[in-house]
Amino acid sequence: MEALDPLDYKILEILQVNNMASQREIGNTIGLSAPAVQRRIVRMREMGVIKKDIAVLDPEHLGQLITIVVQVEMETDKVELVTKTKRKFEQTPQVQQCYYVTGEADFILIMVVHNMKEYETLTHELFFNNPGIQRFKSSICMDIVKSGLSLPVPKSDK
Amino acid sequence: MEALDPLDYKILEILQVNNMASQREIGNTIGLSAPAVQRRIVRMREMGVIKKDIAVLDPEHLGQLITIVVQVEMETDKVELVTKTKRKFEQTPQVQQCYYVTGEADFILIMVVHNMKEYETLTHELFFNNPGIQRFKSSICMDIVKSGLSLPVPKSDK
DNA sequence: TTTTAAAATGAAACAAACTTGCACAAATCA
DNA sequence: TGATTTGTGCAAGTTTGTTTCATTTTAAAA
Repeated sequence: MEALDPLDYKILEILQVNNMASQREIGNTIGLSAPAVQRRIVRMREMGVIKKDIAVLDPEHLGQLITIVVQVEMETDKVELVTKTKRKFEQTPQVQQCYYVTGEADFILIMVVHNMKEYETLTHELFFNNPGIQRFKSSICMDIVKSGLSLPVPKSDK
Repeated sequence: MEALDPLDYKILEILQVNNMASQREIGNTIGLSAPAVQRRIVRMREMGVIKKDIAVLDPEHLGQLITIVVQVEMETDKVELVTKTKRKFEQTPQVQQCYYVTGEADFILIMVVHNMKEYETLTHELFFNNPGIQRFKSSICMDIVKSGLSLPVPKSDK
């Protein structure tokens, strides 16, 4: 399947900020007809460039949610244990994001819970019950300064 | 303005995963007509419960992107300096997310760059040039195990 | 350079989704 | 009980998304 061209990148830049923009609207912006825009979007969805389309909710409106950043250290000796741990994190709804990283910690987790009791229960389920995990450090989030999943799209300046 | 009811929560649960679901489709799922669904969605947008609607892109398809988790320590003495720093982080496109947290580090940043040269330049701009910042630790991401912005929506089981 | 085939485009027709107006039903409150 | 507010479904109207098809562009081959 083909690569992306500058027009595709322009479309991605728009959709990444607002995927409710109409095809005609996008077309006018980048100088293309609505059907042309639509075909490119369909193709990028099939390719997997566009993974999903979601509504972003405001935590403030969903009760008192607590965001916690967790640094997890584990014995990275056993590959299988790491894989299994990844899967466990993936499947846990309260784990919003999970990064496998270099450095002191092996995992960085962004977790969202309703209260500390829920978090305590989760730490048992995720960390204490996992023999591979040596240590974890929790940082309570006081302010979500910036939130998003925007990626830098290659320059589309011809 | 009114609070949210179980039907609203059900709508949010759906849109949070796929905001391209049609009103009719949502209506069938939760037992409501399309217009009813539409009015609820409009209201939740106005309320700010739904902050934005975005397409999520796959980093794999956008060149070799590098994700870095950064822990930043700063003198939190001066409130004004913290505020200014927050604003700086917000405005930097490569900063995908920024959390102001308790614990050793004061900020946790999720950054995405095209290469290490770009990152190095950014560290100067963001950290070395900021007199309030004492230390920062970078962890290179080897695997994005889980990515998303989903929030736990209050149980809608009557 | 010319020729040819593949790919992408725009206009128009079409289908589907969203939006609005309106009458009705349920819940709230006096 | 009666009045008001709120929310609903239906139907009509409007805007979007989708498909078709002839044409243009692109790129490769001759």
